[in-house]
Amino acid sequence: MHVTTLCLGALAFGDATGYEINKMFEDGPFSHFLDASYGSIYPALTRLTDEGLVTCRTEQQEGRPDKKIYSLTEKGRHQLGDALGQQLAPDKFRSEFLFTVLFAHLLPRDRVRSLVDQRLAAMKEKVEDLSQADEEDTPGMDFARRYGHAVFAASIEFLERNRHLIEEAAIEEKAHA
Amino acid sequence: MHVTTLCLGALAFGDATGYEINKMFEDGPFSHFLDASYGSIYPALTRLTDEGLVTCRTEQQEGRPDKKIYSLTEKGRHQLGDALGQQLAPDKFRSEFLFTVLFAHLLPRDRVRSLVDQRLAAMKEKVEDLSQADEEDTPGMDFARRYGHAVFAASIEFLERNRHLIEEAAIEEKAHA
DNA sequence: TATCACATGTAAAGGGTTACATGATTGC
DNA sequence: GCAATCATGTAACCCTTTACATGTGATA
Repeated sequence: MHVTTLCLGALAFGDATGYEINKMFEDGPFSHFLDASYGSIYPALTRLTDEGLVTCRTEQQEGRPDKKIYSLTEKGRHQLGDALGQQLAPDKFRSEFLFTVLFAHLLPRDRVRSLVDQRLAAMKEKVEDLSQADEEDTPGMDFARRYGHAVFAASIEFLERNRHLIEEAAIEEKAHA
Repeated sequence: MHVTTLCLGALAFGDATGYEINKMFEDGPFSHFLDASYGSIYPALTRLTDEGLVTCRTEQQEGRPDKKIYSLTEKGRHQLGDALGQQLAPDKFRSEFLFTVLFAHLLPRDRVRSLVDQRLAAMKEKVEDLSQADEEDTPGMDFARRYGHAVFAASIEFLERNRHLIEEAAIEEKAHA
């Protein structure tokens, strides 16, 4: 799935500017399982406009660039429906943490411990984040939020129970030099 | 982290050919949280050789291309250690399934159901995969395997318990024409 | 007989991230 | 005063994926 499709999806929740769509990826409903940034969003919006999948109206502002508010067209809505009906790509997951952990037996114990601590802290923050339900969420958003919560919670539990496995395997000495 | 670093890591488990390294990403210990293919692995190996981080010896074979077996040098081992000591990038996760699920309220119920079924089947296969311990695994590999198992198991449990949330939200009619 | 596993490699094309370019207003 | 928020957009760079190019031996 292309960024353009993701933007179509973003606009299915209501009209928005490129700036606002970017926030959906940074903080909003997409933030835990999708990625996109200005460099891909703005060009995507231009392309979508050219293809008649969205329309754009400009709102003038003082002291800052005019706001360009995008809306889905019928054609755009249809196209999104099509994309959601296609075969979906499997989840992709990339973890430098797990890669590093494979070499626990070659790393100083302090390093391994701090890696786990950092990760636990980050995950607890995410669980916290995903705890707040929002009245305005669609059923799907609510589901995705709970899903994330469940997975991160399981992840935290696993780490706390099993961190000793890699910490014990690590080598007991200070970092090289 | 660059593919070159990943190859260094692969070779830390023992000498290997590009073909074998590729398998580590496809089926092996890296398959669940990293990605790389021939198009990036072979060039990476060439670059590593040029930089003196690995050495290469050629083994002649009949009827197929000569085998090029790569080994880590001291310098390479050191470089890997350095990379593992740096700040790690946070996990990246991309899921078209979750994106699609956000629009459950706009999709036909059959579609949502089949999406969940497919996902459950795929995850059960993964859990199966991650159930077999291997004597030869490093402690880190064992840990990563169990980690994956725990997360996928939690994921399956969540889906089974909560699929009704999105299935009920979906619309009761056949796909658009 | 056909497909899979073995085995290496290149090149074009496609796509995203990062950095750059600009600038006012609001809150700490 | 300084950082963050609001707001849009471009371009170079980096990297990966995909397809191409070749060919044997074993297995089903």
